[in-house]
Amino acid sequence: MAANKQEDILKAALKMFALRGYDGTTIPMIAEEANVGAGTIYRYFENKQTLVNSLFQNSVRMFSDTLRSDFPETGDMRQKFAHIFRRMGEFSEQYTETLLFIDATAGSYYLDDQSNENFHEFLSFIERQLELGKKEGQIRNMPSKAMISIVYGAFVQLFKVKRNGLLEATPEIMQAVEESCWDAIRMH
Amino acid sequence: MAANKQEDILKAALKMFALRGYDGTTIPMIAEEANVGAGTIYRYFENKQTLVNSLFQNSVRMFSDTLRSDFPETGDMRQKFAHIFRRMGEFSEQYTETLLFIDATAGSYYLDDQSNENFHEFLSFIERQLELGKKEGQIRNMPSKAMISIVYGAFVQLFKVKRNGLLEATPEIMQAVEESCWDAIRMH
Amino acid sequence: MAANKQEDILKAALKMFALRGYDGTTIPMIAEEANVGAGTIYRYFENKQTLVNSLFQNSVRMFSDTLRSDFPETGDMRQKFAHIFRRMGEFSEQYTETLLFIDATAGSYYLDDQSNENFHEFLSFIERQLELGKKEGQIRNMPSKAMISIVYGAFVQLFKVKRNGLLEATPEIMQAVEESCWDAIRMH
Amino acid sequence: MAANKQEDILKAALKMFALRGYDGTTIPMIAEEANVGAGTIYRYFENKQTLVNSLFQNSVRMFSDTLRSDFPETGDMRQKFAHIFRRMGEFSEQYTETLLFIDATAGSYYLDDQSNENFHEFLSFIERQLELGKKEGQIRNMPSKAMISIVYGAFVQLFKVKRNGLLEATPEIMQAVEESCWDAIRMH
DNA sequence: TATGAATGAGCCTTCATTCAT
DNA sequence: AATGAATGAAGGCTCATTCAT
Repeated sequence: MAANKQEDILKAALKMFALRGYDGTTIPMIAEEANVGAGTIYRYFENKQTLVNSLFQNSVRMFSDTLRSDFPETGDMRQKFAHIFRRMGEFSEQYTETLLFIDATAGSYYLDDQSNENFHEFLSFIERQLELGKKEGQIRNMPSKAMISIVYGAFVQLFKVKRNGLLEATPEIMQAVEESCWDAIRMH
Repeated sequence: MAANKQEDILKAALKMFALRGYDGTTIPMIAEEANVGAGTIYRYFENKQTLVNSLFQNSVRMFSDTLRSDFPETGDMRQKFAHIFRRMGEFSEQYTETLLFIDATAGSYYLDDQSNENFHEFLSFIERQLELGKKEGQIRNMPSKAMISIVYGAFVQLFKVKRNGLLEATPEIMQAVEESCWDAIRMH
Repeated sequence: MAANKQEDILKAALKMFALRGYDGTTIPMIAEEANVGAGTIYRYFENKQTLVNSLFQNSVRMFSDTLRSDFPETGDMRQKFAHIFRRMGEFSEQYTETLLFIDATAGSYYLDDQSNENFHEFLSFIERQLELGKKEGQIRNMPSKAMISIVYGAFVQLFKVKRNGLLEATPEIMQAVEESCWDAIRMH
Repeated sequence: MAANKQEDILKAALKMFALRGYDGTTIPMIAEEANVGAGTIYRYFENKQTLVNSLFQNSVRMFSDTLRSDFPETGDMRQKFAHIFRRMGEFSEQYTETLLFIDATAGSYYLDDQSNENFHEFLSFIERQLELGKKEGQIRNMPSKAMISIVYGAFVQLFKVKRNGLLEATPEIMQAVEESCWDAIRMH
């Protein structure tokens, strides 16, 4: 039951931040959700801003590690895309709040330099893959940032809709969306 | 210059909400941006929540009207898609903050029923078009909500990236993105 | 009734700081004593520390001005001493809390550089007079800091005792104390 | 080194209270200074207030005992004065923080009845000597409280200045101050 | 009508105190 | 006996909202 309080706090903060945003979430809300006293949060995090930044960096690391592990470096672009897309899907299925928290938080005024750097480092991993695919003629000649936007934006929106209970993310649908997204960027 | 204070307030609120979110924006911030006294805001809006809801409903109406006016009811799906996509592009180019405000705000805990209803009514207009397109076999057989997510999510993400100065939305790029999005939903 | 709220706040803060010290005084205590809302204090002072420092500088200025105005520059040491002592007495009679606040506050960790500087500037005025008196052979050859300590320390202590209701500072007593203090420093 | 933890705590508390006052000193500060856990303090003292009161009573007892031991009951006033003054000097030299703590603390709102009583009992010892001296015509006819204020106030102020590093309390200076203070109260 | 001074509820944070280890 | 993690009451401060001008 007791287990790790830092973990409990991070989990509660994630949930609340994903639900109500940083400024709409109070420390007492997090404390209550985590079943700890409000003061306890300050034994683990210097202040509210440190807490979001910790959480953001954790989240980005998890997401990044998920996409990068077992990455088929030697595969062709379609395989790489499949790897990334499916990993994103599995991750988002299991950690929907984490995905939405990352999305809602990236670029916010309360993130520190480290957080921004980590996030951009992650994006640039994706960007490098797309650049490779362009060179190999497998995907379109469009700015990588635009292509990322299309795939990432589409993907995240799907899970927002899912969170709101308007859509199930069944394997069939995920399969169809993967094809859609691939069609959106592959060379025709 | 003075003109309409209510207009000034809405414009200022839009800018600040888009920049810092609802809870991260204070009434004095809006008042300063609008060059009015803080008390003046309460002559036009009952309270902060009424203000966001007004703004949201205005924004959705503007967006919706833009997409619906001159809609080619009799055209084929590709034409309809082109209409919607280009209108979205023009609108977002001119009213980037409005687009991003709508996106950041939709689904938030502080929206009232009217706001939620208006937004869903708008979405269902798009959905109806997609359903038609599916029946006509021009676009894929995928849940409309998923398709909307793909196109809308991609589109909004593009403008988020643009706002952060990482990408220009040139006509060429918008043209390419339109094709990408169409490829993502059309029947192959 | 309304009059000047900043004045009310300073007066209340003075009273409470003199009574309970800086850290023992809460902003709500001051607000209540001043008959204003707690938030109002922050319209006039950036924070609690700014408030003490303002108050301290005001207080030192008042005290200093009182001793310096009409100072008998051309008189002999006894006359100068009488001037200073009586002015101190009148001031302390009228503004006992101000005197005790200055005494309790001088040297505290929460004073800023400006406050410390102002206070030392004031002390050095007294010191200069004593140095003159020593040169003229009218007062003892003892470090000025020691002589100031004797007179000032004795004086302040008297008013502490008075505040506690253990002693009246009648003209006769003040007269006697003046003689005592003069005897303590004059050349024998 | 370890020896007596209660002693360590009292010493640490004395130092911190003398430096930052009662309300400006936190229990963790004291614990750190005493090299004990914060909880340990509560094994020796019921709470913070009990701690100051213990410390105050200890301090007053030490001071009082110092002045009273070997007191020349049969000597004349000048001898008695010399005894008191020199004992005060030796005590303050060795236990400067104790002297300043007593001074800063006497009369504070957080002292309990016992503390106040002990302190007044101590003062009344001095007062009795002065009353005797007055009867014998060796010292002035001034309220004893005023005379105590003069000598005690002067004395304490000297050590405040010393603590701030602005003055050394050399034997010569102490000798001179003793004479000054005697001159301030003796019959002329 | 417009303002901004005033308010107090509520937020972030600290810290005296408790208690399981 | 000693610790320090945990707590929640309370402090400093902000800000949505009111209201006298």
